[in-house]
Amino acid sequence: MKAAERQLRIRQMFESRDFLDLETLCRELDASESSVRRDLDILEQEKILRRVYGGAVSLQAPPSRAFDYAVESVRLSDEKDRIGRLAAGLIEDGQTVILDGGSTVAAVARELATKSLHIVTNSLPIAEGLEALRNIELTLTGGYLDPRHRVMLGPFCEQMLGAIRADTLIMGIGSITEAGFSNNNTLVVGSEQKMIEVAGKVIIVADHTKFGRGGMIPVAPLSAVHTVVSDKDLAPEYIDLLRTNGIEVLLA
Amino acid sequence: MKAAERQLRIRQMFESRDFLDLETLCRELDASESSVRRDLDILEQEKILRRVYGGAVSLQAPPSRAFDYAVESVRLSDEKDRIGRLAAGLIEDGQTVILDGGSTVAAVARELATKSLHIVTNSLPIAEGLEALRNIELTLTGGYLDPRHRVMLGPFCEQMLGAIRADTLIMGIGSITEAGFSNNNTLVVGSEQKMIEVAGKVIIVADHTKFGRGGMIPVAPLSAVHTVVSDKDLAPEYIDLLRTNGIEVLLA
DNA sequence: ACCAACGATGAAAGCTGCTGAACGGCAACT
DNA sequence: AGTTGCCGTTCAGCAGCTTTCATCGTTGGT
Repeated sequence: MKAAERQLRIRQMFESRDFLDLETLCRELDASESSVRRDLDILEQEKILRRVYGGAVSLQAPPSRAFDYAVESVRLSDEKDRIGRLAAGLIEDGQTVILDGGSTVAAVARELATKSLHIVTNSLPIAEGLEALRNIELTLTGGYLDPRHRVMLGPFCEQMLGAIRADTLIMGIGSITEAGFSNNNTLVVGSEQKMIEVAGKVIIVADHTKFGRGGMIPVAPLSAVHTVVSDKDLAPEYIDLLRTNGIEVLLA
Repeated sequence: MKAAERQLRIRQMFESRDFLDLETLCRELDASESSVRRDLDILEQEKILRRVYGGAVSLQAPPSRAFDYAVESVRLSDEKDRIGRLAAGLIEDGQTVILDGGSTVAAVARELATKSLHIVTNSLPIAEGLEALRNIELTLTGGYLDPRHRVMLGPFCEQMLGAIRADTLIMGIGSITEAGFSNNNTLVVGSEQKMIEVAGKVIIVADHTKFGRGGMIPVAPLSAVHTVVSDKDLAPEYIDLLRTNGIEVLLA
């Protein structure tokens, strides 16, 4: 790799991270320590970054440019934030991940910003939050745009989902009972079932208020899901219910 | 391969990458190192790129996509507004209309806001502009999201377009010559051809600067289009060219 | 149709500047 | 104070740059 290309890629890497250590840079760029140091020197002269002991920190605009819409409009609760961070930790670089709509999933998406992923989503807010990131390759499902939830739905969406395979699905849900997962919004159910069908691993994110209350439209039985991420206020009976059904339960 | 063709293809290659090394260019263009160097020299003089050790970096590279989109929409905005208004007048309530990306088409979309329509688009900016309107039913195509132009492209997009029929297509274009319509952005051509295929009536919107200059990738012959909407500065020879090919020409 | 002039092309030569490894010094931590 | 890890410097090796030149195809003129 040539010097100019390395420097461009370093700049790109700083778009999603505000600190990078030398070892990571050497590995990612497949270059020697010396060369990376020289690159960092040059970029420091250009005021792109500041060299610090062990690596460099970004001098550019704060990295929270992406997803500032979420802070403004949705105002994520602490719980959702913590759930998001925990769920994002389950995702590894290089995976293909499906994200459905919903504010809890948006909290996960925000935490995924630093990873290198291929993301498939039917949610416009999530797409808008991730589209500027160079480390994320983004594919939208298409379909009828529900103006209320800003998600794409319907036969076109389902048909497109049927044509892909994903490592992991991260999905929000309206309610969880012993009968399974269900939703109150009729329109999204078809797409969600298709998402479950094409994903290798299914992760449900849901705060504790979603448990016990009855949903209208069944989405999937408990057996369809591999992992549920919720918060510490989840009643033990539900933890037991999920675990006896072979579901991994994580509490943020 | 001729020098001019090589240089055009180099410009094209920089649409999807911001750095290209010499070896890659020689291989892709099937030309000697010397010739590629000479091409790069010329393109550097034209401020298209900057030569650097080991290759060249794009000078068009807009780090902020919002910026160059803004620039493009400000440029010629008067003309585009008028074209938009005129083209929107061709659309009747109740139709299904496909809108492709591009700032001229966005100008049409603004003028469509008062009509009752079913709109299909692969453009995120257009979708964002129309999604809140109750009189517009909006369907997105899906596909890979090109972060630079904020349009959805690729096989998923084309597949979805193949599954629909529309009354009218409104499309922007890179260039118009007697050889037909063409574009400089390779990626969008596939989707645009599919759009033409499934639309009953094809309307091209293009200000006069798009005429005569050579485009790289052919999109469609003149015969594929029914109406062209341009501005009053369009040279008479091009008006004749279009009319003798049976195309309706409207000047805003 | 032929030939000369021109520009474009690709190979070779010599030079420039980048690269990675090695070494010694310095900062942080024990 | 000792150890570990990081930094800056130096230097040989080589990849890439510029220049030059022979060759080829094209153009324009006779």
